[in-house]
Amino acid sequence: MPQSTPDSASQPFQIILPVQPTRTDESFFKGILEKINVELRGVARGDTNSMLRSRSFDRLSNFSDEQLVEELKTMCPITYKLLACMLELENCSEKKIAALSLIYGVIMFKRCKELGFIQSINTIILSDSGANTEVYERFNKLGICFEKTMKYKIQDEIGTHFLDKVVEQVKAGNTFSFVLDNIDWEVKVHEMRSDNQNQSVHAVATSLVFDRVSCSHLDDTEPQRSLAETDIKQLVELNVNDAEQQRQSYKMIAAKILCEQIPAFSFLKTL
DNA sequence: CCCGTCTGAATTCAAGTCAG
DNA sequence: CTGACTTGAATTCAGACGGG
Repeated sequence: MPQSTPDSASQPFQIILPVQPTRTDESFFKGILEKINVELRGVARGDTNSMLRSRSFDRLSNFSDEQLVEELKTMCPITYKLLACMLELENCSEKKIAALSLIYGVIMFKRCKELGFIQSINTIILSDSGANTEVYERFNKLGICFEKTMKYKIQDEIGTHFLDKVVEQVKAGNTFSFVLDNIDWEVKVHEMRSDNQNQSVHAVATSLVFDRVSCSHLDDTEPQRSLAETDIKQLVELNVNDAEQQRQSYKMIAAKILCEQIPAFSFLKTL
């Protein structure tokens, strides 16, 4: 039993070691800590291509905890062994790999702010779930996510990625439609002054939809005939098989609606 | 190896807006 | 009037780098 010191009452969380460490143990432990420090500093260096440094869309969308733990294992073998031992990783489960990945991410983020990959992912998860400012603040203090203001920056970066995709598609010769959807409204002030006027506000959502089937060869100079006079069957050139297949599809849709909307038919659902 | 400076990114702060 | 939110500017931080 370790002897209690006079001020032990003021240290409620005093660590009680079963065996008092010898001077050799301490110097050995100091050596391990120094090695861990060197390993982690190595990851933080700019020329080390750590996964944690990147925040590209591809990295974010293809992220896996296994890959990150593999990086830890390769770049920081001693740190990995220590953390794996603490987590009892030999009983390897998916949840433990994810936990180790998070721990590694938090440690590196606290050492170097540029290594915020895990925090980017968590910030987006919080954004998707509609977390409020307080949630961001509390998790940010734990090193789990960024401050809330960063979510806009990350979303902008993700948006830029889609612009790159558009450039790729256009270069490949694909055509697209530019879709605009707008909403207009008036914002009226309580007291109108020269510097406080009513506002007419217009918000527009935009998107590009690429054509799966090219229609650039079709004539679009003028309508070929009016819709009222058009024979749809002749236009789409339905053969007997197509017409029969279409009839079957309509029957299935009608049956589904009947089962859903009329309770008396619900017993037919399982048929 | 130490120290000062640079750099890039995150965080904090302050001002303004808005809804309840 | 208050609290939550947004936004841009200022500040902070830690590693990189170069000179002595």
